[in-house]
Amino acid sequence: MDKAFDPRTVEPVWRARWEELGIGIADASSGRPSFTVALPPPNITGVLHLGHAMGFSIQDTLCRHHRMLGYEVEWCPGTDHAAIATQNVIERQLAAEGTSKEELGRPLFQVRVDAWYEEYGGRIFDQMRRLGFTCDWSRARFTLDEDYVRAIRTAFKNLFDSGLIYRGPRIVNWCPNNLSAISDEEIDWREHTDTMVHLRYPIEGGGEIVVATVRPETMLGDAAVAVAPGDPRYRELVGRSVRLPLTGRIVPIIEDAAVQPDFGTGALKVTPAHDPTDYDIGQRHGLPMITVIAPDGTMDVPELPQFHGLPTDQARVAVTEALRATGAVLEEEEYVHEVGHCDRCGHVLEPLISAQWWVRMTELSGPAIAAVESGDTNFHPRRYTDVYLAWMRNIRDWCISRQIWLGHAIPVSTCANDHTFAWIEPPSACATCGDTTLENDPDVLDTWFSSALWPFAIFGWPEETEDLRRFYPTDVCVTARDIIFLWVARMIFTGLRFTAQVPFADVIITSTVQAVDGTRMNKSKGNAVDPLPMIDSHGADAVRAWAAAVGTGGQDVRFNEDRIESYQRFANKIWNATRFLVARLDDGTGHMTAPDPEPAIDDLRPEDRWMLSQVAETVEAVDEALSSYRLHEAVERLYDVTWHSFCDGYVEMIKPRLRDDAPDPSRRAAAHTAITTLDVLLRLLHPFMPFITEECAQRLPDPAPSLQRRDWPRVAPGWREGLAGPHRAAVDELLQLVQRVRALRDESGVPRGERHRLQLRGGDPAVAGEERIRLLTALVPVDVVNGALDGGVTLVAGALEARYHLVVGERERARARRRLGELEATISRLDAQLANQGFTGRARPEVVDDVRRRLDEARREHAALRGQGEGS
RNA sequence: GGGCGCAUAGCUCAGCUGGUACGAGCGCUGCGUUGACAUCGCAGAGGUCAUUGGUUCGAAUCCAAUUGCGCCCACCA
Repeated sequence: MDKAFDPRTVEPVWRARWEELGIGIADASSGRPSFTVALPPPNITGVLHLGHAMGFSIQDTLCRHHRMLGYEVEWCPGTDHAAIATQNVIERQLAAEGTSKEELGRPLFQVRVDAWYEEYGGRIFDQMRRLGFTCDWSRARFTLDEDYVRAIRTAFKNLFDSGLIYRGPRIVNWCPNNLSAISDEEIDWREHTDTMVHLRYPIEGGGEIVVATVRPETMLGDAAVAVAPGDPRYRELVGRSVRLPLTGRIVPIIEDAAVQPDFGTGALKVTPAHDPTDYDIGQRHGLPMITVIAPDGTMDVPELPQFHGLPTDQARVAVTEALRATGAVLEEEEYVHEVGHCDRCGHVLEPLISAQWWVRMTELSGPAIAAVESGDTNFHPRRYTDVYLAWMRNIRDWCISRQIWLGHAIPVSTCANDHTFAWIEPPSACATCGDTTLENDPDVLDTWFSSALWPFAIFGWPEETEDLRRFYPTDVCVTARDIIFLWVARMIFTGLRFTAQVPFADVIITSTVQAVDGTRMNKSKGNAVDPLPMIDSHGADAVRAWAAAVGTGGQDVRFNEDRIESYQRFANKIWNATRFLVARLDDGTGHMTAPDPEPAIDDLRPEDRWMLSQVAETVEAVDEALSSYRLHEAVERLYDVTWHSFCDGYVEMIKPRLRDDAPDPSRRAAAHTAITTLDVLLRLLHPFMPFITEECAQRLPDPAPSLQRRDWPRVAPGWREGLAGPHRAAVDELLQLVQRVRALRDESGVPRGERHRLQLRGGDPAVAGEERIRLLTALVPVDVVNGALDGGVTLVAGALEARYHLVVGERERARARRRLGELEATISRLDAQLANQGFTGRARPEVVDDVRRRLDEARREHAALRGQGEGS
């Protein structure tokens, strides 16, 4: 074994081994209980980013853990066609080549898309393998797969036939760049500083009313001026009309509750065709919808040629200028507000009226609310329950049609007799009248419509497949906060609708990783961290352990490479502890030899029991943490016990016992305990750090082909207590004394290896006599003597008192005085606490006892040290 | 405008249902190349747990307010 753990040589070996063993490939026919995770499908042409690395690592950890628990684990991977995102990429390429999709036409465009998927498709899967993920690659799905498409059409048809999908003109979020509608959830709101223009609208028959707007160009489409009902400033004007500048159109002054009297001038210009609020007002008052902006974001006002065809931002300037010329501009002021952008291309959205397909949400949201309220599905951290519920309760109809080229065609046709129907297999004739001149709907579906079906569509739904029966519903959904609405919520209502079951029992929302500077990671800002170089330099295990340590706390984290590095060092520590044990227990084959015969319980020494009881405690703590998805707790605990208790503590204590010339029963007990401890720790760590643990476990006696084939450690009832007995506290006390001795030596500048006499008194009787001396001298160079010692320094650790024969100087005396001061403070504090009737009367008895014990200890130490701060 | 979250050691973060006035990693100081590991060991310095009130025998932990960050939602043009 090399001196340092080298992930680069070890990782490929184990990736290959897992693949050979078929770890990850689920057997639907096994008798085991199932544990299922549906991987949130990344964009098929995507690259692994840090968020993926974290979320996927957590999933793999859960899956590996469940395999060891005896579950048939199905972690189904897949990819998403990401329609708008992919189309944008290809369109940019085409633009760079001086062409466009329109020039190519649909068939050639499709060729480009296929080539793109071909070239980059699945690239992310290869990157995922680097982290050792045990997905069921045999079941990998893609949202454009034939079966998947059938699932989508089936779902669509079901909703369509039930009247839950309808088509209708409404005001929508329109992206003039993609020339498509998008849903409310795909809006990226950004702060803009614009000019708020106050416009004077002349009233027919005299007077004027002033309205305020940041989008003066839309005034060309004004259909009314609205004021708040009962607004005293305007009461007289309601019912009268204004003559709009520039267009000369006569529009009414109306009252509507949507108007905020204290905003702006309290009078609102109403442009029903280009503003959602105004649209609602227009609906309520039967106003005409006057469209003045075309889908491409240019002005559509042929009767006003000076503005016609101008992009809206230019039109804004031109219209304002023209209004100024007519004297209609009263005032202009700077105004900061939020403007909607397309979350895929960043273009400013134009609300406009368009016929789109919608999912009626009222019937679907009810069960989705009930399922979460009742706890059928639980969010972790818990607070996201409220976020979800608030959204679901206020949900509006979902716009699912897109006017882009890439994606699933809306499975709807209309015949010459105007029969519109949805289908699963492309029809050749109208289902109602048999007419064969069918017109297919030109739109495609929102990508999220297909993602919404993911947890059951991957298993073959709507077919009653074996996989579907076996693996659905899934157990846990691990994902990022920003897709709770886009994805998680929609899976819940589609799952309930189509399978009558929640698609998963638990939702784990992982932490968001911020850039080093605390801002959002952003590729274009250049502060994004690429996980692949992290894997290269620190190893996959380190990245995974980091993900577990920071991903499930519920708190966002700043990226901190030191943290990853600390787990790299941890891997190295595990490696070297293993290496040491192999060196001492080698059977000549590079493996540890199990002691033969196995030691009897009575052969176990205090430190063996001390260690084993901590192992038992750790198993319980890790189980507890994992059962509630607190992976960070589990990994921190394992780090601590492995490094500090096992390596720094136990291994140091047993070094003398492992020497070749050490007495046999003792040596066997130490070997047995060390091997057992390492074995359990490796198994507990395996889900988090699979590579290093596999590699080290191979050095144990009789290794399994993979830790994935081993059982998860279990603690028999009473094992911990029975094994530890009173030894645990006694060894801790001794260790505390060791620390005191070392500190004193260090502070007094005692040369390394210089031995002094030491006399012991009192102490926990569980470890006494020769046993105590043996342990003590294994850790610190002292000669334990029986007779009383003159001079020297008194050291106290719990009930244990030691006189350490060291010539004391002023430094040690000062140190003793400091310690005495501390003790006095402690004593008076604890005294006061015990004198307090409120405390002794109400606190739990064990808490009171504990205070008594501490007070007692402090008094004893004080008594032992008294006099030491004086003299020379 | 509403809601949520966070403010703990120089830095990045733990700290469960209130009970040894709080831990880790990095950084810092001193010592150390004894056959696991210098990607290490040993010892140490460093925190009035943002502020102010309240509840309680007892508060980093519960409640309220304040300040400062961050995020989400929202049709105030």
